[in-house]
Amino acid sequence: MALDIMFQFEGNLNLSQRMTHELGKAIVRGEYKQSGGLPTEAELCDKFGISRSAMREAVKMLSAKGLIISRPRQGIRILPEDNWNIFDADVLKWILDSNPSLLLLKEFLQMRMAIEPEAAALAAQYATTEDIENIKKAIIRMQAAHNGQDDPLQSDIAFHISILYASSNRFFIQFREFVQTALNVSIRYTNQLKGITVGDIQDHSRVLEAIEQKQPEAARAAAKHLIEEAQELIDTALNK
Amino acid sequence: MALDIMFQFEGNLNLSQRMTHELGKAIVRGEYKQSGGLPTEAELCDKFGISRSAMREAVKMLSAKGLIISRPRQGIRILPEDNWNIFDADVLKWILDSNPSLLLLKEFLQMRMAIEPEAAALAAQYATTEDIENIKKAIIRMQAAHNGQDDPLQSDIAFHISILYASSNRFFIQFREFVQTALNVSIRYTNQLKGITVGDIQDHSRVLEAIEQKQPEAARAAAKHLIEEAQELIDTALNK
DNA sequence: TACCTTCCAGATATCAGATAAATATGATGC
DNA sequence: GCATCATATTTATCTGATATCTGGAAGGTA
Repeated sequence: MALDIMFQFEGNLNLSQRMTHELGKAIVRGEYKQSGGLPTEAELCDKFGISRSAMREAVKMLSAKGLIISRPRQGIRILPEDNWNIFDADVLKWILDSNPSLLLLKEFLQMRMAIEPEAAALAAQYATTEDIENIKKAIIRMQAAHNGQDDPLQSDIAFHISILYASSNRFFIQFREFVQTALNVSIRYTNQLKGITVGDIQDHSRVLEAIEQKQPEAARAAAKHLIEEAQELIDTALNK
Repeated sequence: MALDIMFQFEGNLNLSQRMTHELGKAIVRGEYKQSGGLPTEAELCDKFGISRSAMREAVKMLSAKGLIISRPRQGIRILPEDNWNIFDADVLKWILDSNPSLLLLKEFLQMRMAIEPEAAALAAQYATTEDIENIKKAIIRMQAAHNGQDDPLQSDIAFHISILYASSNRFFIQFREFVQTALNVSIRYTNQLKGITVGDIQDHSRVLEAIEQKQPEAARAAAKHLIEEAQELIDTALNK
C-alpha cells in the first residue's frame, strides 16, 4: 500500500505519529491553504488508508501544537500561523523543511541575539561549578574538532547549549533545541562545513572566562560577539 | 458522576481536552512523581470513568506537549521537565497554577529582559506604519486607564504585545502569550492592581518615540527601563 | 559463568462500527 | 426583518476485537 512507501523513511514512529508529521508538514507547506481547507476526518482516513482512531490521534496532536482546530460540523480548520507553537521542535522542523530561506535564518539570529547574550550574563551570576565544568568540556571538544578529532558543528552546538544551562533559568534552557536547530540551519546555508579556527576557540573561551570570573557584562559582550560574526556572514549572503 | 463535578469549571472543552488539562495539571503538580509513575491507560480510564478513545486522545495531546511518552509494555511515562514545552500556553498555565513562586516570577522577568528590549530595537528598524499605529493605540488605552476609562492591566499588556508585533519577527511575536501570562502573574504578586501613573505613560511613550524615530538603541534602553522597574519590585518583595 | 536466542505476558496501537452530541444552514412563522 | 426551529453533516464518544511491540523470563550453548 501507498503508506508503506510514503512513510518508509520516517523511522520508528507509530502510525498516528507518522500521520502527525505527514499532515503537519503538508499544512506548513501550505498545501491545504488554497484548496479550501482540510478535508473532513473521514476523507482523510480514506485518503491515507488508516482508521479513524489513528487519524483522530494525529489531529489531536496537531491541535495540541496549535496548528489546527477540529469541531463538529465545521471539520478540521487550519489556524492562523500566529497560533502555531513555533518553539515546538516538530513545528520548527516542518517550517524549516518547507520554506528554507535566508529571511528565516535572519529571524533565527535575531532571536539568538536576544537569548544567548542574556543567558551568558545570567550564567556569570548563577552558574554552578558543574555548569562551568560543562562549558569547559565543550571548549575542549572544540579544540578536539580543530584537530580533527571531533565534529566541528556538534562541538559548537554543545558550547552554546552549555551556556543556556548555566543560566539556571528554565526558560532559557528550553531554547536548547531552538539554538541547535538554528546552528544546523546556519551550516546548511554557509554550506561548507567550516572547520573551527583558533580564533573561534579564543572567542568562545572569552565567554567562559567572563562567566568564571562572574562578570555579566563581559559575558554578554563576548556572547554577542559570537552571534554578530554569524550575522555578518548572513548579511553578506543576503546582499550577494 | 464524579466527572461532572470535577470538570464543572472547565468551560466548553470536550472530554479529551478536559482530560488533557486534568492530567496535565496533575503531572505538573508532581502527583505521579512519587507513586511510581502514571497508571496504565486502562487504569486511567477506570479512574476517570471515560472510554479508551478519549483517554488516548488526551495522552496524545500531552505527548505532543512533551510531558509524557506512551509505549507498549512500558505504559505511560512522565518525561523529565527539561522536555516539557514550557512555551506552550497550556503547560505554562499548569506550571503557574501548581507552583506559583517568586522564583518563577523572577525567571519570567529575566526572559522578558532578553526579549522585549531586543524586540523594541528591531521594531525601531522594521516597524510598519500600522505597527506604530497599534502601539499608539495602546498608549491611548493606558491614558484612558489612567482616567478610569479602561483596564490598567489590559492596556499595559496591549502595549507590550504591540511592541512584539512591531519587531516583524515571528519568533518574537510568538512571545505574546508568554508576556501576557508574565504580566498577569506580576499583578497576582504585587497584588494590588496598581493604577497607571503619569510616569508610567511617559516611560512607555519613550519606547514609542524611539521606534518612530528609528533609534534602535534608544528603544532598547527605554524598553529595558520598563522591565527594570518590575524587577526592582520583585527584588524588594524577595528580600521582605 | 556468560552470552545468545526464543518465547511469553502485559501493555499500547490499530481497526471497525454504532451511537451521541454539537452546530452551520436553511426553513418556518410572526 | 428577525427570531425560532428543524435538519443534515461532522466530529465526539463508546465498545470490543485484534495486531503489534517489548521487557524480562526461560532455556540452550560455548
